[in-house]
Amino acid sequence: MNNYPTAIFLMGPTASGKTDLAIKLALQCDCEIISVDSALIYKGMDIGSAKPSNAELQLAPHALVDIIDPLESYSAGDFREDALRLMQEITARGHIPLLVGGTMLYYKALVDGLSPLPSADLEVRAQIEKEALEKGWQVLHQELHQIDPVSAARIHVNDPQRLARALEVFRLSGKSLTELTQVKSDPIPYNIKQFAIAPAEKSVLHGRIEQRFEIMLESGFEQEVRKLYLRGDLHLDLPSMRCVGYRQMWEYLQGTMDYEEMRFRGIVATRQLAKRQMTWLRGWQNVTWLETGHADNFARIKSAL
RNA sequence: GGAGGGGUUCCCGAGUGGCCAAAGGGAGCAGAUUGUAAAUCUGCCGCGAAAGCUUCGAUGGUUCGAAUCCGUCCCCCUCCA
Repeated sequence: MNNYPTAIFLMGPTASGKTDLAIKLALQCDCEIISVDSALIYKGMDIGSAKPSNAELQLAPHALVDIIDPLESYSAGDFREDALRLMQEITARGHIPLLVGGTMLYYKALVDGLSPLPSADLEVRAQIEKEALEKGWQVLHQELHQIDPVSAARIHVNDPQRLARALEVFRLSGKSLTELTQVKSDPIPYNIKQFAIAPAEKSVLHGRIEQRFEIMLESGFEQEVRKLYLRGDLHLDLPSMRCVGYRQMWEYLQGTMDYEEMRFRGIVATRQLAKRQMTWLRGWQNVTWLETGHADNFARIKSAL
């Protein structure tokens, strides 16, 4: 045990019922919610991201929701900084931070910290992209092998995102990713109680995902994305427009696929997201599992406070 | 009734005598994950631990050898009537 203040994590795959439980906790305990979700950060992306309703947000405020425009981007590093600051503020008020969401990298960054790496640099990225186009990623992978054989061995040639990042880090700092990641940050100064929620049966989660996507479609999801589409300054390379559902709806609006295919692909992409979230969670340390829909979930979290 | 086209592993779809358990894609399953992470990527993917076994609408042939050639039958589509 330690003397750190308590913080609650409520993790789980998409459509597992995190939000409902969190709101109940916020209303009945001295908890304040911090969203841990890379899609809820965007303004104007409400239906497709399954953002809590305005009424819910009014009732139980969520920090880190609606904080940036879809044209902007956010990062795990930004999250860590924001979350630590907010947690500090909450505990100063005598309340308990309740972190809720499904973006597992954000939790990891928060708990384990991030090494002091340079942040993303659009110019360097553009340059690397350009070189990739000219020479091919294969050549860039070889370049990485020269400067950082350890990372090159770990990063697959077909993984442009990580490959570009490793090169970017080197070009910005003059040091390899391997060297820089030797430096770890301090452990999180909280006594964290981690919960994960999901249905016991995968088929149940899949059913919930499909049903929720249908409801989104009935609730004006197409209009929501059309509005973003018509702005004219957004595009599919933006992290915001790559969000599950938004990407598929965008492609439908572009005429790349028909309505039925958009529906199918949207549901599939959501299932695949849930799967990746479950992969994180399976290997997660110190988690208490809750089952979606169980009556005692609330009591179990409350007893940890 | 006549003339064509087609039925391939969960789906789409290549494959026209051996190199085919059968390209490729999708789905699915497992995994990775340090400033894009609702992202990006990897592996597996008929059954079997393996030897091997069972597949390409059905059935009967031809052949050393058939998803591929021939006969018959069933089903689907287009066209003529």
